[in-house]
Amino acid sequence: MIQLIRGFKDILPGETGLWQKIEKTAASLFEDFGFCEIRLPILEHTELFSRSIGKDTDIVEKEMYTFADIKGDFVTMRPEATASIVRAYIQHRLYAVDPVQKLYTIGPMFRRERPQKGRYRQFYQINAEVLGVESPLVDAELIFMLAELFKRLSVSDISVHLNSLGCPKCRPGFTRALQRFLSKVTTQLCADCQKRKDKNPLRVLDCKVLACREAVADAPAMIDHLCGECEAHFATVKNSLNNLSVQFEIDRRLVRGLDYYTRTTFEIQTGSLGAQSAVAGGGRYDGLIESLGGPAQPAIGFAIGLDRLAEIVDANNKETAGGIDLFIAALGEKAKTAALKWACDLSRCGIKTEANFSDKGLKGLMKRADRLGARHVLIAGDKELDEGVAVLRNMSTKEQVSVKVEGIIDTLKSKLTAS
RNA sequence: GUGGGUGUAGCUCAGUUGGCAGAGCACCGGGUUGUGGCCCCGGUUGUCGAGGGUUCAAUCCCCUUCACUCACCCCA
Repeated sequence: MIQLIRGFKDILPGETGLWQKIEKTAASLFEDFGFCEIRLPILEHTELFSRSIGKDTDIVEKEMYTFADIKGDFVTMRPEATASIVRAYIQHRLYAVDPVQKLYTIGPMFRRERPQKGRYRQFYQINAEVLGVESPLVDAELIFMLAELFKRLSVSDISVHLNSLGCPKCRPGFTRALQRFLSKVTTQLCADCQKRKDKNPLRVLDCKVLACREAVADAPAMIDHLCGECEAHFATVKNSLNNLSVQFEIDRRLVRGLDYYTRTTFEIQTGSLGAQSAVAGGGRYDGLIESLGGPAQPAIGFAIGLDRLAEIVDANNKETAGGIDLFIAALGEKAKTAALKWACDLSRCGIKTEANFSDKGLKGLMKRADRLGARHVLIAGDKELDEGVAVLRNMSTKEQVSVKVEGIIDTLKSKLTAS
């Protein structure tokens, strides 16, 4: 049997309702905050990601689905959405109409990691980005909107973690100070961190190996080395969040795995997903647009892990709707022909109708109606049709009434929408 | 990429110190000749994840492999 590819998954009929609910909730909330949807391709030139995410990151180094297409051009299935959004902003000169663009997008991303709980090779993200606004007030607004989404989905078991990563002015100085510190404790670090120390020292702060955590317990933190402007920016973010009553905690160790982030960085974490605690993450990337050849415009955004969100929303609310309005139990060939017409007419009018086209007996049909959660069953046998009627049964009260075939659609419409 | 756990019916799982493969649920049929759920009775379903080895005999032991899963790692 041909099975699906490792790390990929089907979202089955029983789950799609939940996904639709989350997507609709997010889309309508974001639109209320002034965001517009943008839809982007899944395949991009490989260079877009190596230049934006960073050549030395794990994503670019070993997780991308990259291949040469038939003409030999290197293309990559997007591992994240921000790079494409920025590319579209630049390519279509969206900034020329209005430098401020608030965009959101929902779709699949691809990373070739080892699958695990809450981690798939094709996974889904909801992204929201504000391009062209430098003010820290927009940072607060974005985080507020994100927190509000979780509230609307009745997810309460989460916390907002906040940090600032500085800017090109203050980060180099901090990086040097950090490297000086790390070279003093090198021997205590794990093998990975010994490499990171030179390549990407900030990442050492995020290491979960106990020995490393102890070794860097007294390491300098970026937020203590912010320049005046970054310091002021971060202070305003914190104050604004307080004014908006958004609970958050400062996480001096929080860093991002993508190189383009600057200043405000945040993550929504949950305890209910095992090791994959991040349900959403994001931050500022003030230099990215310019470095990809666009105007010098700042930006901030976040991504929500839709698969992970679906798991916690599922755990939080169990209610299941469903059921149909009418099941037509047709017995005999003439009845089935009539049932087809009725079912189409009623479905077209928004009445959830399912007709029977099989040769089952009435008992079997009643069972099926019950399983489908039908609120009414229309019993139509050739016997009834010869008399010009059909029998409408209310499945919860067991009441049965005779309905004339003539004008049956209107009769059913009024009976079924009334009750 | 590394390590642990698990693969037996559609689902959840028993099981055999190596000897015809099991239960519950689900499904189908009957009790009720044309009326669902509850109840009673009966029935169907398996390459025992795949490949190889040991053996008279392997679902069980050994090797390999694949998948799932959890963790490392990374991130959403």
